[in-house]
Amino acid sequence: MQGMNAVLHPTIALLQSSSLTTVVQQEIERAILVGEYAPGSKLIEATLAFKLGVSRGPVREAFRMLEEAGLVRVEKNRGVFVRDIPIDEAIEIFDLRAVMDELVGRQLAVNITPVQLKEIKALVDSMEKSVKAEDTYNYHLLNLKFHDRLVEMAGNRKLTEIYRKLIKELSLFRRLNLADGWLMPISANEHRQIVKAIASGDADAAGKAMFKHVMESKERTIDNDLRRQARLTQNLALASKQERAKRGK
Amino acid sequence: MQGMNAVLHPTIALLQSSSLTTVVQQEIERAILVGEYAPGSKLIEATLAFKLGVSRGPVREAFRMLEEAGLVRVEKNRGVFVRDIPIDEAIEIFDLRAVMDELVGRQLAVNITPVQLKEIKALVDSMEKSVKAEDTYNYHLLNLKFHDRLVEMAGNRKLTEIYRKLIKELSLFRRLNLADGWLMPISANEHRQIVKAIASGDADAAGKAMFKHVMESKERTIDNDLRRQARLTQNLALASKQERAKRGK
DNA sequence: TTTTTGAAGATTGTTGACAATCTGCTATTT
DNA sequence: AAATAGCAGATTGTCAACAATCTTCAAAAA
Repeated sequence: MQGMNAVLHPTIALLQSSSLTTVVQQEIERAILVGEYAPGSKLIEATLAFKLGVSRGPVREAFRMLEEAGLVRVEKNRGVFVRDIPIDEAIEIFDLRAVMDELVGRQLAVNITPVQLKEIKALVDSMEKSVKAEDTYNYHLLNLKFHDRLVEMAGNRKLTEIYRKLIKELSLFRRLNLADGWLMPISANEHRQIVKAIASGDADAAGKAMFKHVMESKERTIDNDLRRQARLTQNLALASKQERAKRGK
Repeated sequence: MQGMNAVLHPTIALLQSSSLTTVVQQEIERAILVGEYAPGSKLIEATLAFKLGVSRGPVREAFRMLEEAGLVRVEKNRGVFVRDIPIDEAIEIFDLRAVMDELVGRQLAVNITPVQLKEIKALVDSMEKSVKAEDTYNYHLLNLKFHDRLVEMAGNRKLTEIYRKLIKELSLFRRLNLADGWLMPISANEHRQIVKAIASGDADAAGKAMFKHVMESKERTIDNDLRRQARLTQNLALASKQERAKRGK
């Protein structure tokens, strides 16, 4: 047996690594991220346990993991709720992401391989196709993929881990604009600039391009939120006006 | 009762916020961070539960939180272990911290208040006293405090949260040099430079001073680790030589 | 009408029990 | 002697029951 290294059967590896808790955690996380449970909504232990066919123990453990991951909020004796990221926090995340992505750009300008460069160029190509097809959803997915791959390629695992955590939290900022139609071309163009700067090997330029891109997404997100807020208060004013009319009729 | 805002008795507030799980989590975290449980050592559910006077449930939940926080590693069916941060990961953390602290420096150069400035100047003064007194332990504590306060003052809660997480993980890199005597004056001087740059209101300078300081701590840590490694292999060689001599006697 | 009180039901917090798995040791085999 | 098998004890994984707390809603009081 000396020096032997087992090649595990995938099913066995799966069984060895995943306890009920981790499976439950992944499933709830997935459901939260795709929006099956909206921000603010309550997650009931017993219900989830029943749905997943397990007891409450693993569900509670999964809740603790999700709490630490920033996806749910736990109130003692009152329950756990899908977290709702306020605009302030979204802004903070963007500012943090900006400096992280700046680092990514600097690293890649120096270290990226030809194969990797080809891959991200292909992603940008696909995004431009989505722009032409006005397929905002696909553009959104490709955009996530593009940034995730860049961060991963930078080769700092801690950075990747935290970047992903931030992206997950950001997806709970529901007023997030999943690519407003007319902004897609701008965002897509910024991506081209980023790739160009990385390919040129200029660390400063690549870092700045990344930083600027994130800060401009931030501005777009804030603008979008303000518009949404305005619409909301307008609707509210309208509703109360109708209410008054009804009473006074 | 309208518009009334309760002023809670501290004990009541405590009981409302802290479940057994959170208390257990905090206690284990404390013990890990002060080194009561060394990196690599195993944490046994039943033992901890008994020590803390609770059942295994809360301990398991606390483990899940600590896992997500990066302080322990969980192996299914085998147990949970205090995490041991390898040098590669420590380096990654330093690189990440560097850009985060750069952001902190830039923000503070623009936003710091006179009162805050006074506070961090006082911290630097205390550190210089510790240098003169050759009190490395106190210097270490003040150093942690100094950086933590700076990050907190920068006013980005997400940044603060992640910065603290990273610092905790870094403390599990046991080869960390808690201030080698002869390096203290250098580190202390860097702190003076940082405060000066922040006070001057020059964002670029403050950012660069912070970045450089972290990168230089990184270098000091790596050097220290290399020396330690060298000593270790030397001792190992010595031991095996003695072993051979013993056998051949 | 508005506020307060007081159950009944729902939900979370904690525990102890049992099942599944792993670890270390001894006996057995090669 | 070295490798293997198998067993007892230790430890983790999961569950179901009970206790504590909260929520809801209807009845009583102001």
